[in-house]
Amino acid sequence: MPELPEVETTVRALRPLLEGKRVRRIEVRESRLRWPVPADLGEKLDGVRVRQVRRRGKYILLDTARGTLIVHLGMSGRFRVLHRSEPAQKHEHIDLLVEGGVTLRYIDPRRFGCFLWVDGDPGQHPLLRALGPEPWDEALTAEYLHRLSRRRRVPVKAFLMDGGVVVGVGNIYANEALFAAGVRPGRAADRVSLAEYRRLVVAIRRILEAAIRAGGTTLRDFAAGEDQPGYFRVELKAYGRGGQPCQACGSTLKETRIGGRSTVYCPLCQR
DNA sequence: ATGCGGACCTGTTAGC
DNA sequence: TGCTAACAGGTCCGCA
Repeated sequence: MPELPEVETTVRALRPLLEGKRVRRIEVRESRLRWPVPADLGEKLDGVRVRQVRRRGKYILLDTARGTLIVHLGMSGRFRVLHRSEPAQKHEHIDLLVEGGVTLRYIDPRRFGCFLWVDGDPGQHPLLRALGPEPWDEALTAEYLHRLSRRRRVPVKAFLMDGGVVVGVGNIYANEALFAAGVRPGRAADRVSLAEYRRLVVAIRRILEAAIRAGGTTLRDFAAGEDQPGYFRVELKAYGRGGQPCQACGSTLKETRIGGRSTVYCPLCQR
């Protein structure tokens, strides 16, 4: 479910509920996530004050004086906000009870997400250490992508989805950015020109920003405790439109598979 | 070093 | 209608 815009929206929703507040308790009903939820997480979290909620790539970080809680939503993870006690349903694996009475309930049917703890600098955690720049980091430039892609023959789509190159570009938005930039997803990364990478950087930022803006409108529902809407209401021009006409030129969009992921492109607009 | 395919899970949908 | 297979938005890991 979550690409970067949904993670960002989640972080923005969690921020006012958590920052400056103490965690009263954590209840783990199912510890078998992608990695086991540490058995001593309660000792780390109970009574500690959350200093800051932030995002690094698609990881959600809760900084405290004792260390940092690292949360990933995986493919199907999300939070619900409870204002009163409520019996946990299927897949509602973890509750974070916050001072003041709010409970953040973590739901993850596929259990690809994670709840991990790191003492000290979270940036040195193995999951975070090798991550590339954020999409809006000034370090993400066409020159950077062009330099990094030399001698890399992976499809440019796989290159853009590599978290060590740039974080936050998931399958949907990789498809969309390549469409917007007019670059065919299957081309080797090292055959993509500087000018094309320039268009890709612009497209990635523009598309992610639009999706976050669209997600922002759902913040109200989220904070009210409703289930977070499954998908952002941005108009997707490529992803999920295989076989349909290209909105720019009318050609039939092609659907293929790159790195095992569903890939859609326009054979005319994307070269 | 790079690149590929498998792995982790369950729910939903397409196809027979 | 019911069964089965394929597929789904992430990303780590092991192996060639």
